Amino acid sequence: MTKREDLAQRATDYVLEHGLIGLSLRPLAAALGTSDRMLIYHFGSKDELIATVLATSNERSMRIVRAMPRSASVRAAIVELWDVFTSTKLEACQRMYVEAAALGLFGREPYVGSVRASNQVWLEAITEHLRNAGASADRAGRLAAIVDAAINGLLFDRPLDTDEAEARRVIEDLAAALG
Amino acid sequence: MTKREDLAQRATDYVLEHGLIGLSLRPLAAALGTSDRMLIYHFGSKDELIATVLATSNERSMRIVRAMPRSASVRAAIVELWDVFTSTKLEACQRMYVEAAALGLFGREPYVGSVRASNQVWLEAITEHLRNAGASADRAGRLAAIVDAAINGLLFDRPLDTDEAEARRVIEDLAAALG
DNA sequence: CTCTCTCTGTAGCACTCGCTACATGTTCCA
DNA sequence: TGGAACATGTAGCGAGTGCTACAGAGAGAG
Repeated sequence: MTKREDLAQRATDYVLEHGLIGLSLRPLAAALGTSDRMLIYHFGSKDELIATVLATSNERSMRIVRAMPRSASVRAAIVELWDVFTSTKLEACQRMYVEAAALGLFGREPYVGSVRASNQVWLEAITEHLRNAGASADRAGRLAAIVDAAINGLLFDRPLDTDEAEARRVIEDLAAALG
Repeated sequence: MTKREDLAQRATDYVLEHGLIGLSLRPLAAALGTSDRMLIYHFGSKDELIATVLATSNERSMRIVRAMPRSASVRAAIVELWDVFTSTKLEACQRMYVEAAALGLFGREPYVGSVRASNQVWLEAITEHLRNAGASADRAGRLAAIVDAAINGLLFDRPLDTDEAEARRVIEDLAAALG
């Protein structure tokens, strides 16, 4: 593993823990046992570093989603997708995705590009999982759009809500209506 | 109208246009024809100014949602909520809400408090609108949670998606499944 | 007229930011 | 053994941050 790849992995860990908005090179570098000087040297600029971190986080997410076992029904698939997205590992990635999307709201790169790429890959992964659960190709695509939106919306407010169980109930309601 | 209220209204306009993340007092003050010095004088601190701006934006949103005419059915109500949320005025408020939520992801005030307050008021407004469209009290609450999540999720990715019509199709699908 | 209270402009503090210039290792190949 | 290429530490630049100290302007009250 090159030095750059190693730094990218560990930088991703750091950002997942400390957040993307307001990320600063010096504290990041200190946590990684190096200097801002070296981060710029290896990545060229802060923006390239961030693009790398976002891509790394997305790869991790996708690996987990693709490793999900098949669900017995569409209804079960939706709830199980929720459970995976709210698992400890994916939750942090989702949180960072929210930050990236917010940073990209006004068109700023590298956020817009990264988020767009993530969107597409996620939607495909969800579609695939629903197809594996028995949905037809057309239906899987339409359902995936709804499920993706609902999960995103719920995850979005999750860190602020007091009642964590309620979100799951909402997803169960949705799964019942769609399944 | 006090000077402070006037500044709050115009500051809200500015933030809605230019974004919340990375907001800086000096450019804001210049656009308002005053100085950072005076903003601190009137609001006490940047955080209090932001809290005021978020509250102002939320009031505007709520005024619009509460002014919606009754919908003929639950199915129509869901689609009409979407149309209002994607109208020009509300879209900017939603965008700012996304930024505030992202800034609050790690517990920072005043974002967490403001977003929590917004959440609650919105959910009530959506519930009310669904009740007015004929849903029973219990059902309206459950539907509102789903609709709120789906709308939030879709709005979230909206600035990045190329196909604007697709989001509406997703909402129509959802409305058909729930209505 | 003077005193007080609200408001505002000027200047600046102490700090952080991404990034760079320059010099110095360190390594590996010819 | 020499030289090129890669790697790293030190110091600092120029710009921007929220916020403050200080002085003064203006108005209303006695």
